[in-house]
Amino acid sequence: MLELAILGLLHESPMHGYELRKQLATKLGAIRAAISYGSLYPTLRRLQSAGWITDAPDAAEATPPAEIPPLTSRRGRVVYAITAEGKERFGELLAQTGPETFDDPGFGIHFAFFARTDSDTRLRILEGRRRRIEERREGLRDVLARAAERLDAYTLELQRHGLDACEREVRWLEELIANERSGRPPATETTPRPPTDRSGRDE
Amino acid sequence: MLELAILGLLHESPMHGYELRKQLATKLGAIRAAISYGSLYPTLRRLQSAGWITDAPDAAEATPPAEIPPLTSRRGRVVYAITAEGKERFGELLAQTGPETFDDPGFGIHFAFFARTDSDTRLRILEGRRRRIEERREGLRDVLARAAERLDAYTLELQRHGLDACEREVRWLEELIANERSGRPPATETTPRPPTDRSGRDE
DNA sequence: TGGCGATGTATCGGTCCGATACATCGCCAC
DNA sequence: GTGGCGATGTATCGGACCGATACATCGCCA
Repeated sequence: MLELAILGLLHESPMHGYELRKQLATKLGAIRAAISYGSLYPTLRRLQSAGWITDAPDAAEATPPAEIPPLTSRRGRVVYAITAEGKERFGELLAQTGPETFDDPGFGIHFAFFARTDSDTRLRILEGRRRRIEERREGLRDVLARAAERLDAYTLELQRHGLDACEREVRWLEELIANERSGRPPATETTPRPPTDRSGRDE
Repeated sequence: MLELAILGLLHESPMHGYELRKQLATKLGAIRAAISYGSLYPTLRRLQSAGWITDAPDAAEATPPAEIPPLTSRRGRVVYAITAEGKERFGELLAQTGPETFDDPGFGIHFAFFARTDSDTRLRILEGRRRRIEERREGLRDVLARAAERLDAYTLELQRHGLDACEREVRWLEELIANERSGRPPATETTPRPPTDRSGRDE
């Protein structure tokens, strides 16, 4: 999942780790708090050794005045950039509709990159997610209807709140699906900018 | 977190692993799908070696007809039961208000055992959670107000949905907190059974 | 009798997190 | 002018939890 998110952000522009984390935090703020460095750096290394991204010292460090020796073993920033293979890989991941696409973090991350996803895949993911949430909803309804007397008031309250959240999300997904089928982009009351060409196509 | 959940369930009655997982699924259905065996069994072993629970073969297997030798190396069910030390440990965990208590799984699990938590701790946890969610809410509002033009329509939609969920949860928490302060148990329109004594007190 | 779904225990590799460490940079108060 | 402090920046380590997988038993029904 992190892999998809990182490739997606680097697809827009090269970045170093810290910046990547900040961008991730604003882009995925609704999903997860902030990605941990304990996940970020190992993943970056993995992507790098797989050839999806390149790992290069910052340009500012690449052209030093040469006179000045590294006084304190300066560890410059490392700027990561996506490669052509990385863009291909990103495309694959985007199109993927595995079961993990529907669990919470997976769905959120995919959704965050819907602008780069084709319409069919968007629809498949939205419907898969809806199905998932509906199953969860039914499970909660069952518990509330059948096992209510065996649970304490707080546990029941938790179930009710969860059920409410499920119902709300299903409604949200319904809207999105209907919107998607009608071919319109999602309702954006802020800055209804015209569809700006096809920038961002692979290669 | 799993530790708390397991001790909490075993506090009610002894159980074997499979049953534990099912109970967990209904009790925590609103929080997480179902606990994985890859987490459950290692945790059980950890709790066992720490002395919080005992690990004994099922009674049904303990009195076999003796004539019948184990034809196929029968691996009987293992019934786990909480120990006195385990109940103490459970009490400690319940009272704990660390930062992990406020992230999503942590909060949910604590909440699920609120019936065994004292009123002060309940209030502290609810208020901590509210603060957390309020911060998240402010973050999302900031992004929507300040960085909206840099994000695509889908990402914005995700933020909006997240913001909505935050606002809703804050309202829910407000209600629970108000309820808690007034000394009343949570509103239970189903089976308003009278408060049944103090069963479940430590020892 | 043969298969199939539920019950049941268990491991393995992998992803991600939280805590921690360490270094630089710019700025402001003293 | 200097000393601290918060933001920037890279990195590792142990641990929690998950998903896939394997294997065995049991009851039931075709």
